[in-house]
Amino acid sequence: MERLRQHIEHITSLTNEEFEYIQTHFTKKRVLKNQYLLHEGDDVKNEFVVLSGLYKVFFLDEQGREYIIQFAKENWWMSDYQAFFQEKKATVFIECIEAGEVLVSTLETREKLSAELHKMEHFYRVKLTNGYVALQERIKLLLSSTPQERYEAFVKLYPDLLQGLPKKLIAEYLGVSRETLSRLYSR
Amino acid sequence: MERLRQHIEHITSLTNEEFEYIQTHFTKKRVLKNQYLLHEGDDVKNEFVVLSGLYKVFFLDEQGREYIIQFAKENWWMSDYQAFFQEKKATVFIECIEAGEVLVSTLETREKLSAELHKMEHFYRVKLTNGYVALQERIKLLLSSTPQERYEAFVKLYPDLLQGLPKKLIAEYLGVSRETLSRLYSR
DNA sequence: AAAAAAGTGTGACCGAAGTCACACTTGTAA
DNA sequence: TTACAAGTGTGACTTCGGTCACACTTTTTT
Repeated sequence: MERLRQHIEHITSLTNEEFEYIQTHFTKKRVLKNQYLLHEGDDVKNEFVVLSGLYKVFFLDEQGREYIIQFAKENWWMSDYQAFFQEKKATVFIECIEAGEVLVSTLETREKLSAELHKMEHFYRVKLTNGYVALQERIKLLLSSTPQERYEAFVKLYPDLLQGLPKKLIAEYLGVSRETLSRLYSR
Repeated sequence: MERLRQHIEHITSLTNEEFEYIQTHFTKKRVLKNQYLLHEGDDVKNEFVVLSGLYKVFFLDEQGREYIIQFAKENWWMSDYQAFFQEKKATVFIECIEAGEVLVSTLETREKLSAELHKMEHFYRVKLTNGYVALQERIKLLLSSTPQERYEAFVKLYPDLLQGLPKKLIAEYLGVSRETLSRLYSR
């Protein structure tokens, strides 16, 4: 939980009392490799804050091809946000790649903490601002760049994700076939 | 200005005093066809709220090819948000497609109103939440769909943007060549 | 330790979409 | 009203990246 506090205080400082209160809205959960935190078709009751481990948020097209929306490591938040906010059924999966722990929260928590504590509304706004900018950057890349450039941008942005991560998953994140990706650095 | 009030009150209700105060932070500006509101390389001092007219936010790659990040019509907000929030130089252009009016605001305004009025921080958070979900949806489309599917999704999502909008611009938004797009509905 | 599964590189082939070129239409401005 | 620019459809050709197939390596499981 101390990690959550640091994470929030990176954006806005909290009193002990405030954090005590906030804390009660999150519960810790251990997650094993290959475990699913969310499955297509589920009601999306939760969002997760990664404490440790590595996770992928992905979806399948009609032919069963897999596309990765997001990798998540320490301090990243994840859910099927479309379904989470609009209270629809999940269209994506969240699966654990490397075992670790997450904090579990709900939409009610997000809205309640935001309403009760101006500081928390601020925290969520800043998080969303950063997320919005990151997504827009990804759109720019997807629109305009070659597989080569996408890979280079990925390496630059997430150098720490590279080791241990199968190239196949990187390819699925970049929207490129595994073979094409392989040929990028072998010639 | 009444339109701004309705727009904000769609998310959170305001007293007259509150809106009076908020209002002083926005200035109205008339925009002519083909006029640029933002140019690559500019300092990004402003964000804009569309009152009327139609605008495109786009960027150019090294070869001068154009890619559209977003169209904006009534009640849409636009800026080079990456540069706006991080106070960098613009990497995108904003150009008017159909003359109209916009409200002009600044980063200081956004932060100040958010800090002073919990309601406004809430308003911005909800706007960002919706924007985040929309961008994620676009990423899913760009990753997994054919030109055909992209076009169909666009028509479904923005039927009102279709009339009067040159197909070339739609192609640039979808990340498809003008010719390919043309062939989609002519056979 | 053996066997099964997952990860990776690489060749051959194919096809969807990009590029280039041009004709025709529509809209805008002189 | 004429002329110029912008928008649009379509053919011919090319190419980049996807798909399929297979060998080899590394990791995991039993």
